[in-house]
Amino acid sequence: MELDARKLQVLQAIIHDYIITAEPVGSRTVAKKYNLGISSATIRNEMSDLEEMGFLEQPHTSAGRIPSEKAYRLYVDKLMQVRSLSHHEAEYIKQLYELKILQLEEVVYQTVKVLSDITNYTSVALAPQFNEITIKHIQLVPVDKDFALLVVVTSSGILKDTLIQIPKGIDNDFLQKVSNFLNEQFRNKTFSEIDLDALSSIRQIFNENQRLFNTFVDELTRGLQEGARDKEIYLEGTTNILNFPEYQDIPRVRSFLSLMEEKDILYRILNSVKGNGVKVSIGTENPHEDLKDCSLITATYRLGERVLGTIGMIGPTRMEYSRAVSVMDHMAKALSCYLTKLYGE
Amino acid sequence: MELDARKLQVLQAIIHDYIITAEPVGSRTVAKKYNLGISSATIRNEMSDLEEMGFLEQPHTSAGRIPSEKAYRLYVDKLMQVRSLSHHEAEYIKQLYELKILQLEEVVYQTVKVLSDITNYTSVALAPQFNEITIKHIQLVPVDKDFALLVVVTSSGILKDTLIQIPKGIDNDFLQKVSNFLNEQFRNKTFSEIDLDALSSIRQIFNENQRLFNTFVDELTRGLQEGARDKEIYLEGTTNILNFPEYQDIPRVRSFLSLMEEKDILYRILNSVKGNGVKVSIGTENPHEDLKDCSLITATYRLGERVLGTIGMIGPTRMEYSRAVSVMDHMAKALSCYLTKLYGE
DNA sequence: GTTAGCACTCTCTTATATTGAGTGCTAAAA
DNA sequence: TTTTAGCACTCAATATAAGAGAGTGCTAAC
Repeated sequence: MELDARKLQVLQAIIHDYIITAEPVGSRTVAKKYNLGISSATIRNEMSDLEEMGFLEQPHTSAGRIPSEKAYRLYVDKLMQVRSLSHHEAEYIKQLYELKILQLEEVVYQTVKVLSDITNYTSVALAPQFNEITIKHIQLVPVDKDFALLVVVTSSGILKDTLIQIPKGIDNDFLQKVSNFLNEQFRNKTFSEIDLDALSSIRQIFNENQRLFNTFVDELTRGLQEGARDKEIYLEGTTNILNFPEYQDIPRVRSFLSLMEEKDILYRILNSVKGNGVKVSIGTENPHEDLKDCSLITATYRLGERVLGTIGMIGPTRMEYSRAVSVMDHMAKALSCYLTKLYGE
Repeated sequence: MELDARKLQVLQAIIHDYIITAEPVGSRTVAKKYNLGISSATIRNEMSDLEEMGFLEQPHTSAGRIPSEKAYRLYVDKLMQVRSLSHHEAEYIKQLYELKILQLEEVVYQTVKVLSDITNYTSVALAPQFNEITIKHIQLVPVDKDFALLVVVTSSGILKDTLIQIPKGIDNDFLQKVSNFLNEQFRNKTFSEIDLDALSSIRQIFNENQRLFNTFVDELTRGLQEGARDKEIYLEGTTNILNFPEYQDIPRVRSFLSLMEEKDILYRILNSVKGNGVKVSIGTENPHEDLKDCSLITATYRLGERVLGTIGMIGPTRMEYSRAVSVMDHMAKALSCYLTKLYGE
């Protein structure tokens, strides 16, 4: 059987209607609301064909039809027309980036908030990943006799700092010496290039207090590792899911919200997104079982050419793909642009 | 009418049963399960009295009774016996504080997590408040030609840092001078004692580049203000509320979860808690409308003698007060003890 | 003062129509 | 050959009715 123009029209009408109403769509509804110039009986025949081809499903005999995942896939890839942003949406985003926010992380977090506000979908982002960022400067700043702050300044003005414990008997001059050593070793390297074994050579270089040194080196190691790892997740609008008719029963809500509490899993899901542009992952295309009734729309954000992280939007499979994709596209570009302007190298 | 010993016994039995079953308790149930040596008819009479006195309520004529807020209040203040922790609970808490966590904030966050894990109630905490902490040392650490890190080290090894923008033409020597100035001005003061006007005297002291200075002073001001303000909230186990039979309908769940997303409101609620020991706030005693069916159990945590923040636990008014209060008490003390040992002055 | 007994109340459950949206098939019309 | 009107059939959702069950309140006897 062939998917001719009329079948596509009927399918598009049904998807469109279902996205709006969340109710199975019947042949009469299509005939009345969408003037395709054919009667409900003809539409019924087409619908029957479309079901046979796997684009439509019937909850039960006497109900209308709902689109299958295959239908949504076709819709997203071929059928839907990506709208441009409404005035209100564009204005909202513009306002966000007119604020002068200095913390890079804060910018991303605010982006997630706006995304969720505009779309009413749950929004999420991977915190900026620094693995590929080069280190410009390392400094140990003495805090008191027991603690020092290990400040790592990276290219792009981003910095990571960690509190580390220093053994007794190490003075400020000494910390400065170590700072110099760390700079010599790691300047212009990325976090992932850091050779932690090189740290142990501190022992040889400053061959005093051997014993105390071990814990100090361990602390430095920990500090640098922590600087590299950044699995934070920003999440907003989780309760938005309660607005959708498909989430009106507790077990579903629970499974969704539980997943949103699992930052590790969200991290993995978002981190697996690669490549350019907006990606849409529908229902069971998602890697995680609990997302089988959801769609995930993602895009990466960048600083210059470098991918820093991913932003995403989660809603029911019956989501407004057209609007969601256009907002996501616009947002990811605006964010990248803003970051590059502010922190660009 | 007087609340004699037998009435108290009956009331206690009903509260106890209702906390466990979440079902209205009838006279026969009390007679059978709790051997008070009186018949169901007598219990019925007592229950009728207790209702008249405002301790019990009847959902409808042919249902059993449920405790009123007044009953819970009495129960918490007088009737309940505070249990000691189970072996499992004590062990769990012990393990937490055997970990060596260096970041003070992280300790508090982990505490909230454990609290929610142990009790299965939603747990929440106010991030450590630094307003009353004295400043020990301030340092401007140059980051690159445009940015510097304003590091404020407080008593107790806690530190706050903020990225600030520096005007062109200010070199490292100069930053050092400013650091020295800031130290002279603000050392041994608390954040709330900082006189921001004093900052403007920098202009007179370094009477060069007058124009550039204005933005620099503004940035410093912002940085110090940010150091003082810390309205962060740690929240864990929000989905636990879905386990309770009273939260099986979506509107209730929505109102609860929406409140949990309002960090500002949670901040105000927790911040209004003062004084020593564990506090219990039942139903409409809570300041917020959406908590009218919830109870909030709170305690402050300290560093030495200084109150740093508040931890809290939220559940339905029908909560296991006895267990909740004992866990909260134990937890707040353990946290304070741990913090004082690690950061104590 | 306490308790057995019993009528009464009200929710909750189960069983039984009834309704209505929607389909699939058939036969006639285009 | 394609389209369409017509109609019987299906099935969830809604409404209605009957029954069961839990619990109370009252009365009268202990």
